[in-house]
Amino acid sequence: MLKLSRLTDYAAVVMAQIARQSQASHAAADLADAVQLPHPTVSKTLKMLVKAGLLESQRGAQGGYRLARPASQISAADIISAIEGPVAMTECSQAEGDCELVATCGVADNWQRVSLAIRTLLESVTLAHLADTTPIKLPVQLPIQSISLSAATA
Amino acid sequence: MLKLSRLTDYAAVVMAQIARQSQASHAAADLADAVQLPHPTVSKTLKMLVKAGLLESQRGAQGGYRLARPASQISAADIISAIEGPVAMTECSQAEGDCELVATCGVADNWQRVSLAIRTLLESVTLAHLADTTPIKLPVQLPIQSISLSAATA
DNA sequence: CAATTGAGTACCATTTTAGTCCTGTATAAA
DNA sequence: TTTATACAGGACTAAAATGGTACTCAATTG
Repeated sequence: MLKLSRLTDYAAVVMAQIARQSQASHAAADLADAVQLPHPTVSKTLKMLVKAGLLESQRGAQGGYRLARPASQISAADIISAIEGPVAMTECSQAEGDCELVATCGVADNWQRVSLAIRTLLESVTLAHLADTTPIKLPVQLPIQSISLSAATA
Repeated sequence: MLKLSRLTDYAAVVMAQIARQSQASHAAADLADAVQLPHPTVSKTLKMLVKAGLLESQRGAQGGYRLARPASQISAADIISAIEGPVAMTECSQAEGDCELVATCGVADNWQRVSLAIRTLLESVTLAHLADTTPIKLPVQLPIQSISLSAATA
């Protein structure tokens, strides 16, 4: 399925919610109500987003969460890695690739290229994009041309 | 992590192995030995690939598995969906999107676009690409320009 | 018919994921 | 300074997905 975890999904929804009123401070409970998701889980998600540096939190009365930087400077990749860790399709596409099968694998190299392409794609999608509920369909030129794959049969 | 499951990983490796000698018939046991992975699991993977129509199998002595069509006509997306089901980043990016939160979500539309872009990318990567162990670095023009995202802040 | 090899199914163990709860701490307002 | 608000952090549990195993059946070849 190559699917995002549910928490990541929540994170995106919540981030978008905050982004739509980026001046205000949002309490965890309010956000959970707004997006109709379980309070404790939303709370957990928010903490992860703070730890990743995407949100800033303020304690106490009138406290809450707000974006650490403009929505246009937060990428989908940022949100995903805040919750799930680095975006990598395979074990070995990570930095600390400790896959013992590299020898017999023979696919690692190319998976890494694919992985990189996806990461690039996700980095080019910003929270501002995601938060926009009425998407104007304008083509966005994505910097995918930069990836290279072997041209075995081309 | 947005990671492939281990089985999917196996599938890719095994498919690549078969693709490198696409004339021959490959017994499950031989393949498992070649790629150094647990026999029963490789076997399971192979069955899934057959069911998805990517491999053909022949029973009996001298039987085994072979590609159902040329490696250049099998995409990474094919392999992934054979094991994990349709490539979709979120519940709602699937056909039968039965997410009850569409109303409060407000992100669904744009995730679907991202999802589509990734699917397109994975469809453009063929088994022939993956199987090539000595990748010639040639830029591949991917048809990503076709996706559109909202241009909120552009 | 016997040997080989895939097909199908059921099952179990492990890991991951999601969700809950509790206690602590910072802040603001009264 | 007191009190209510709201985040921080961690421990814990339940549920689900994943990976791996075992066993029996079916087909093909010689």
